[in-house]
Amino acid sequence: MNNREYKRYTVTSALPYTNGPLHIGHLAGCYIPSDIYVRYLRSLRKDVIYICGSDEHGVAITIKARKEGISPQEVVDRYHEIMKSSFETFGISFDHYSRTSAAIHHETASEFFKDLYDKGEFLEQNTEQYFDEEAGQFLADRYIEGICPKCGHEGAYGDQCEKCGSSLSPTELINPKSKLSGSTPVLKETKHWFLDLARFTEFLRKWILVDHKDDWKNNVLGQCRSWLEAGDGLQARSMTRDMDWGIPVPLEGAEGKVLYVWFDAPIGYISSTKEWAAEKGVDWEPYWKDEDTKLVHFIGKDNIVFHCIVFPAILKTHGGYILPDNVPANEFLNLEGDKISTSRNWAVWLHEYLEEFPDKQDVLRYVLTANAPETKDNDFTWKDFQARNNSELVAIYGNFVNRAVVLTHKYFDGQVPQIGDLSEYDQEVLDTLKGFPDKIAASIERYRFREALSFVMDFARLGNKYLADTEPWKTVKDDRDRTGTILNIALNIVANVAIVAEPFLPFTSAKIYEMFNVSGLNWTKSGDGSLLKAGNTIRPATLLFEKIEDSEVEAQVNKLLNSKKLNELAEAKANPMKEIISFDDFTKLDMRIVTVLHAEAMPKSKKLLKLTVDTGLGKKTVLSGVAEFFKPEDLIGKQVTMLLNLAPRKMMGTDSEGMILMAEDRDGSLRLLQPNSPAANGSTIS
RNA sequence: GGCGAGGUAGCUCAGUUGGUUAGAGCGCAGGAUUCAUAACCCUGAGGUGACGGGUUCAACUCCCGUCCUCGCUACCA
Repeated sequence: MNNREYKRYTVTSALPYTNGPLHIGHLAGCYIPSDIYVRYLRSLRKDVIYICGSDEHGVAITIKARKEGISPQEVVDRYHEIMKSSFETFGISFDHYSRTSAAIHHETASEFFKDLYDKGEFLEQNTEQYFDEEAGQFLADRYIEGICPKCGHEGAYGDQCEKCGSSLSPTELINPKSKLSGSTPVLKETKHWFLDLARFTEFLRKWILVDHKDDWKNNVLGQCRSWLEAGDGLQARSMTRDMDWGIPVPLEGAEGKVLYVWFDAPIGYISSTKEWAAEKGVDWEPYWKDEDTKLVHFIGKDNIVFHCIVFPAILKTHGGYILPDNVPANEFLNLEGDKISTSRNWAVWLHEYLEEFPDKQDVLRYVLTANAPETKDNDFTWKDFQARNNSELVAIYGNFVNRAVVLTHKYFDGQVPQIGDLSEYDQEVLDTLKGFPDKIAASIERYRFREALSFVMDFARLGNKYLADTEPWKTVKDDRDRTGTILNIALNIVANVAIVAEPFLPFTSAKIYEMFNVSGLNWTKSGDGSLLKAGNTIRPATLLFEKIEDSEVEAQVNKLLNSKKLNELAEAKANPMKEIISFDDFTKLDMRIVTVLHAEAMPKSKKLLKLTVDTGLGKKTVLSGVAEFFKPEDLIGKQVTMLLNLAPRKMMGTDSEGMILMAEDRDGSLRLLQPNSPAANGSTIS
């Protein structure tokens, strides 16, 4: 499957979610690798389209909108613009960047849904659910409260009564109330459509685990295997949601329902292609339906299941569509040792980088590729950024190009000198030159961009070594022709390096072509030691890369440390006060001092400890989620505070008969609340 | 706890089906050189391959167990 010749390529990059700007994690995860791949294919003169767009649906957008008091549309409009323009400035060369709120996408996604529906591929599950007419939405079970039909307890939830521990369904509750508005919800029938993924298990298993076991990445195969070979198999997934933001379910009686964001998002690749084709006046279908097309999805590891399981199942069911040939997913990038986080502002934001490091797109592209999280999570540090710039881009690549150009101007007035008789060594170097493009291409085609880039640098090293070994600055004293031959070869090495480096460092290659006064160089011409003709005039050398000073990266690190401080300040604010309660409410709480008699870890649980306490009224069993902070022996014999009259709750098969009170610090760590001197068990707290 | 991915030189990472002295870049040390952004070029020092067992003539590579990191997932009344 790998060695096939394809007529055309459809390359997609994960649709970025429009709830924040882009950061280096996004770039390293899928945008830079896909851009490299596409630029390489274009340079080979392949028919390739590179498709992306903003993912604008889903609950997170509506939550963000509510928080900021604006409409979901305003949220997505804002980030769509920021993302689109920073992609452009950064040189991510999409052929088309659309958005899932576009009309064509609504149409396409609806058509897919209809098609699957008409084929009877969905499992329809029809249930009566409570609907809050004031809030205008269906209520999840836990948003409904009422009287337990079994024990008469008043505060039972829609899924469970905490008093008697029995499992309930919301319709069993007596006198139900919505926790959203307090109004009485009405029963309404709601229907959802499920994709029965289990039916695809065999097909997916063969397609992924057998047919692609040698060409898909380990992390991707592993993830798929865990889904396909899980004990309980693939579960049916609902492809619809009760919500008002998204693509309306295109069926009668489905008002107030939208398509599940993961149903519509991957279809966005197709609608974006359609939009592109319409603008270009070409046919979109071959790019998605022709067996001669190679489809590749670049994503981050969090998207594996949707691109390898759900979307292929949808495409397969619809029929007529090709499936991805590969889904190269990268792992995650960390920043200065910490997880990148949009909400904590722990990120290098692309739009800020572009302003603070103008004209240095290639430096970031280089660093993020050289240190790409291809096989495991990696760490981005500003120190590494500086080191790679200074000792690799400047010292190796930039310096080599500069030497060749400066020497040509010094000795030959900026004209490409004539090539004369070749020494054995010249021939050897030209042979090596010839081999580089294929070697680099092989790595790119296996999605090993980090390796490919290191070969590019080796190529530049070859140039430096060639100059060091042939010493044109010495030969010029008595053998001008020899010097000319050397420089001709050196300049041709530069031209070839520029070609193979272009997918990775496009801005730099453009500068070199400009310096050389050439155009039309591409991968199909690479490996040729005579790209530059004698007599051509080249322009004076300009620096391709500049040193980055300590002060610049220190400033960036300080900026990060600052946002860390701001975060801590924000977190330092204590939580706001809850609503006022009556004294009566307070007296309902029966809090006591108790002694922990016994403690043990709950089997199969990371967080729960099972405690036996002496309450003064007898022994009780309490499950407490403190295992991450306390060992059983830390608690045995200690006096602690306990909420005694909390309704029992079953967890992991065991009843918990109360709650141990803890103080939770800002970092989430827990503290015991203890009497300052021993007190009798069962002492009340008020 | 379950599942997945990792744990290889000071740092960042390669090592394709088990086979001679485990590699690269950076950093470091020494040398050479001066065309070049004090850069390049050469040489060198750095590894109990997380740990413990096992299979094998032979294991970083296969098997079992333990520990650690990351992701998904269940449990935090």
